[in-house]
Amino acid sequence: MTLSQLDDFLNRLKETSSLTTKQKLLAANKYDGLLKKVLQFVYDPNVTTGISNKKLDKFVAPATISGDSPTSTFSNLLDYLKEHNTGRDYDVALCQSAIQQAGEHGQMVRDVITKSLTVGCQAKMLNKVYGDNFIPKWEVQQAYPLDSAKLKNGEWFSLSEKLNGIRGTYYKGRIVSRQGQEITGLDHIIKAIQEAGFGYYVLDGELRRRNIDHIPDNENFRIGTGIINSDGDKSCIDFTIFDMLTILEWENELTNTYRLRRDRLKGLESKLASMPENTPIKVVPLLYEGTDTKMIDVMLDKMVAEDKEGCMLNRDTPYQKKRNKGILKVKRFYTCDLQVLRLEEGQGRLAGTLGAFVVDYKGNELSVGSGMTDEQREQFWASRDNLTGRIIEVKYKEVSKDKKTGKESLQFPIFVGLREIGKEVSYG
DNA sequence: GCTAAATCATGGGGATACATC
DNA sequence: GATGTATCCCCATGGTTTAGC
Repeated sequence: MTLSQLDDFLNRLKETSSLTTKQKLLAANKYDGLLKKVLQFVYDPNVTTGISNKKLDKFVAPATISGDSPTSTFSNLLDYLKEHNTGRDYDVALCQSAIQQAGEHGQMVRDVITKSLTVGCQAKMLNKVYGDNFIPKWEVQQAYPLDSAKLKNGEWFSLSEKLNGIRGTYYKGRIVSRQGQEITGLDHIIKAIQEAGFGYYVLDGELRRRNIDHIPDNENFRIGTGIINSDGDKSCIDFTIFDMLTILEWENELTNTYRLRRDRLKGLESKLASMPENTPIKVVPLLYEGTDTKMIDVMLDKMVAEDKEGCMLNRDTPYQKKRNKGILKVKRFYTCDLQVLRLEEGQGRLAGTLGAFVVDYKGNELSVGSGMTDEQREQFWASRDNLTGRIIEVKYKEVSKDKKTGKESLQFPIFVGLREIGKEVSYG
């Protein structure tokens, strides 16, 4: 495809609402090299450029692209950016030059470079067309909120603590994040798993900072996340395991139901009991198992009282590598009434409507951009001048604190509704 | 024909790494 | 050394299409 044909094709894809039709369009152009390269560039999370929209708007010394330069064509530029991905001014200049040279197709070139192309496709659909390994996908079991599922009468379930950390899955000697990135620097954990004799299993669990100084759970989470994402010493990180599969089960997605896997975890637990006290791996303890749904609230209260995030509820189902209702999360949310400072416009699909409310939280600014319907976003944006100063109800998980400024804010703020005029600010 | 599941796109706080000022 | 951007982790929610009963 030429640049112009590519632009046309991507627009056609975008305008097609049916997912199956999109798939057909892609399949019909499966062997086009440029299209394939562009899709891979945009959708493979392992491709990073260090350049996003803000940087592309930055004024830098212009670069000239000569005929024999490694960035003389769009295709070459993409290859170049995959390697030179730290976002230096010179590379920004190369991109700016390429956008300019693309003329009317400049916007598309820009969307590709910044990986913000939205044509209604994602990795799943692309892999259906190009094969499973086209966009590397790493999938693990994820939970739905409790209220999105109905437990059957008399159904068995179990409850355990919802661990507040970073998801990690031990697989063939490596620990992998939910996004499929290897988390390095955890050799002490890997060594412990292998010494315990469980290195041939897939172990799914949560990485957390060992809370030796007994700081609040959310602070321990914040500090622990920082350590895990850094290049520094991670010996203070523990791994608490909540599920266990054989490699064969993992790869074929054919597992026993939870109760049988739980028995297997007991085997690991008793093995760990014979290991040194400071072993960095643990098995998540069971809080309850049975059929009494009243225990869900009881255990949630207990967890909240103990400054824990909540509970996980396991039903007796096979492990599925996707969000599914065999596992449910039980968390407590709170609400408060906050004053609107201003409204911000949305992006992409939400351009020309409300993107987020900026509200005051104890002298700090906080954005609330989720929970509104599209219709509300339109109405609120149209009457934005009348909304500054009004009070909105905001749902949140908990109060958070910024490490640098020490200012308080809210974790997972969600819009609930507009309060009547005259309503007072209240922090709940 | 209806409901649930799948899929996609928007939005949040807070951390570190890197390049530049 | 300070600052800003990009990218990593944690997410929640709403809108649309498709699959399944």
